[in-house]
Amino acid sequence: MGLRERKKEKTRLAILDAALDLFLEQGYESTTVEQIAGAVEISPRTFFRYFTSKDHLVLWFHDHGQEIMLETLASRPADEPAFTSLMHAMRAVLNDIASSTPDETERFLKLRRLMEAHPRLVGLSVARGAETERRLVEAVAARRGVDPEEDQLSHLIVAFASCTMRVGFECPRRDATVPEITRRMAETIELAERSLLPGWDR
Amino acid sequence: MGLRERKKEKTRLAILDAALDLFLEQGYESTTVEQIAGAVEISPRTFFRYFTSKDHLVLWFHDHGQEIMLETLASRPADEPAFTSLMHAMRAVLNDIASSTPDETERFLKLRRLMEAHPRLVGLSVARGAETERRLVEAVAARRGVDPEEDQLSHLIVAFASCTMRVGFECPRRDATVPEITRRMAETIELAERSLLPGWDR
DNA sequence: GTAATCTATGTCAGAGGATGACTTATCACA
DNA sequence: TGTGATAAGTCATCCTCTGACATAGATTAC
Repeated sequence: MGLRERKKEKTRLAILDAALDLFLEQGYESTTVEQIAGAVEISPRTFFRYFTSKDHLVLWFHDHGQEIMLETLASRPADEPAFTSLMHAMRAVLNDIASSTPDETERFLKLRRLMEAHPRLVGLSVARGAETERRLVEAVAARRGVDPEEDQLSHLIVAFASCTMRVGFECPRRDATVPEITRRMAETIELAERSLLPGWDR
Repeated sequence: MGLRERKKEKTRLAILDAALDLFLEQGYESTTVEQIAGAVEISPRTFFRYFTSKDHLVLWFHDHGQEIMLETLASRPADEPAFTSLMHAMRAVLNDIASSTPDETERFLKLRRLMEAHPRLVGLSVARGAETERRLVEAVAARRGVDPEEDQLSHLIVAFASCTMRVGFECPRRDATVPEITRRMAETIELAERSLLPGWDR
């Protein structure tokens, strides 16, 4: 990685951190891109070269998680039931969080606090989830050897999996720690698996 | 309903119809509020008094469906398993569509075509769904006599139900008719019920 | 029927998000 | 060290959305 690349990554994170702090301090809506840009001493135009929109600041985690899920899914044995594979993919996302640096963890927790304070942002993330689902459906349908357009079960498997993930992330405690969130998530996965008929996702 | 009210409702629908047609003709993004307002001969400012945002045009159906779901849920026997009640609520939405006037049906089908062409709008609707879910969770938790903050199962029941609905609405045929959509939906409901353990939602 | 009131609409000004076109600065590599 | 690539800044502009204020039209009361 050249100097240029490293510098870009540093700027990216600087923008993200400045934005998260400003959002938590004075609210999402009332923070302008101009302020964020000012805080990291770049022009507003440059901000939009790092993040496609103000909303995009909130979606970096989702994008990151999606990548891990797709990778994990591809690495699971093809004959494993699809829902099981998806639950593994989900756990991989958790493991990634658990094994990240303190800086990354802090960002993650700040993002969670932000979303708790601003339900609209949860919606944003969920909306992005719909996009992710389409890709997951394709992967699942391919594994199951069916046409993703026609096979409803593939859609249902992915939909159930992704909403299990969503429910797991909703932690009642205001300032939940990473281990607490992980535990909650594990509970939700277990609950989902106990609710579904064995072999339903074959 | 006074003259004033009726006139307002007429304007509302005129805006909606003009917007849907423009969107389908020339795309969502490339249609401006100014154009829509021009088409129904009102000022852009007035547009925003009828719809809180351009996006809001696309959410009227969701809001309508949500209302029906909440009403139906309230009218179901309290001892019925929650998921079953939610499936009934969903069917009530379908019945409403099936029994609506030709104008309303046309609007619904146009909206579907629009969403097919613009995945972002699907995300929008899904995001609104997250908001709806919160209300449904409260209703379900109340019926089950548990704390909505603590009880994960209530969350999971609602999440599974609402994504069953979403999968059901996704119809592969480009220009599906209402009966086709209804049939598809019924199939999805059946599939979901067959996948879940009897009594999981008690 | 007219006055008083309420409310829907229009006009205007402006903030904030986002993008394109163009220029300037900075880095990378020969 | 010079040259090409690319990151960043500047400027202009579009579009969404909001607040403040004025006006026209409907509703109600007398």
